[in-house]
Amino acid sequence: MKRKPAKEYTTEQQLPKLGTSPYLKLMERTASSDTNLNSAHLGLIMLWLGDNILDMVDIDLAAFDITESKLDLLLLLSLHADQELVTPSSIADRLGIRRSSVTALLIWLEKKNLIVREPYAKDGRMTHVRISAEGSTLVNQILPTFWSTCASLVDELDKEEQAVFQKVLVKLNASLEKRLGSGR
Amino acid sequence: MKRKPAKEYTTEQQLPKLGTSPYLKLMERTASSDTNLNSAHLGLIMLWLGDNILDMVDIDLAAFDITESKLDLLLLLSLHADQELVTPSSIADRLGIRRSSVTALLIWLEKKNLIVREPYAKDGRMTHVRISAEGSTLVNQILPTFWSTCASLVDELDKEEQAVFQKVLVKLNASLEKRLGSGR
DNA sequence: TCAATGTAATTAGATAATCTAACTATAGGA
DNA sequence: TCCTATAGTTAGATTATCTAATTACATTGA
Repeated sequence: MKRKPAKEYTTEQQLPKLGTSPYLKLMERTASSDTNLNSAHLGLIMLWLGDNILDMVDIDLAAFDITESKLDLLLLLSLHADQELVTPSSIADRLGIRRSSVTALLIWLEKKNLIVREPYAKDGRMTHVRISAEGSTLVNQILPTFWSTCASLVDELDKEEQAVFQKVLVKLNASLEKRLGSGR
Repeated sequence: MKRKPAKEYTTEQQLPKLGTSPYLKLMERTASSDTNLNSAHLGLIMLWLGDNILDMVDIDLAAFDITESKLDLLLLLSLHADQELVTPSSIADRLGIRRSSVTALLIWLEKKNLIVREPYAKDGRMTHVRISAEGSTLVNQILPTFWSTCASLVDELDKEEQAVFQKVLVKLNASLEKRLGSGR
């Protein structure tokens, strides 16, 4: 869960909003000489934007009493519902987190009856994880809002901007996934 | 801290990588009719990209034993070092988190001698917070790497792409900050 | 002037998402 | 059959949040 600090008595005394420029000045002073300042500026804004997008989505999902990580996992299960075997290990591998972290997520989701864990007959060490009917229902309730929030992020771009933007985003994301060794 | 799961015995059995298309199919099936699918697609990739960027930066900062939130706060203090009064309240206000959360960050930073808390003479309820010499030193050690990581995020774009991208990013970020009521 | 109320900061206690290390149970090979 | 690898969980920790309660100081108005 995150943000939405509501009230808590508004402070009189406030810090002035500095905007971007002091960050850029600081950058000029402190960046190594082989760093391209324009690129760094761009990267910085992307970082900020990423933060804001995450916040946005979190706020949105909070209404459904679920977090992005958990929705992520439910979607993963949803898209692999046809697989004979989906284990906590393979989930961990895919999400780039530890098995124990997956266990924690699964416990939470199971408690809410959103997933089911079944022993795997062919190998007694393994567990098959699948999304439950209730889980699917929840996902189907969430998704329309989720997509519309996604769309709203880029609403104000015109067709042409969107086209260029899309090309660039896909490129950047692919290269980052490669660097991080992650990916869907 | 985050990622870098290192080893933990590579799993034999893996989930197939599905790529983007099943997400798009799911979107087509589940988006409300007034959601623009192209926009939603774009937004979704931005969300993923934002996640990846965060991870990237986290990994980077881990080497300095600090997190993004804490660096953020140190930078804020750095840029307001000339202010007579910087209180936990005003910091909370600016970062969009609760005062108690700021207290927690400050305790950690103070323990490491990166900041100093001084009672404010003109109003006994308030505390002035400033970055310490040690804090400044750390920031100066971190920033070159930080900027270079930022730059590396968009390295593979050519000049023209960067130009368009920059315009779009600034626009989107501004509108999101407005919607969220945040901002630097 | 002093009691009531407002504000600043902290503390207490909770939740979420992660980690490492240790443990249990099963599988499979020498 | 015993040893070791693997799957999953548990135990215990950290980070970043939150809300509610507490403490201490400030202000104000009868």
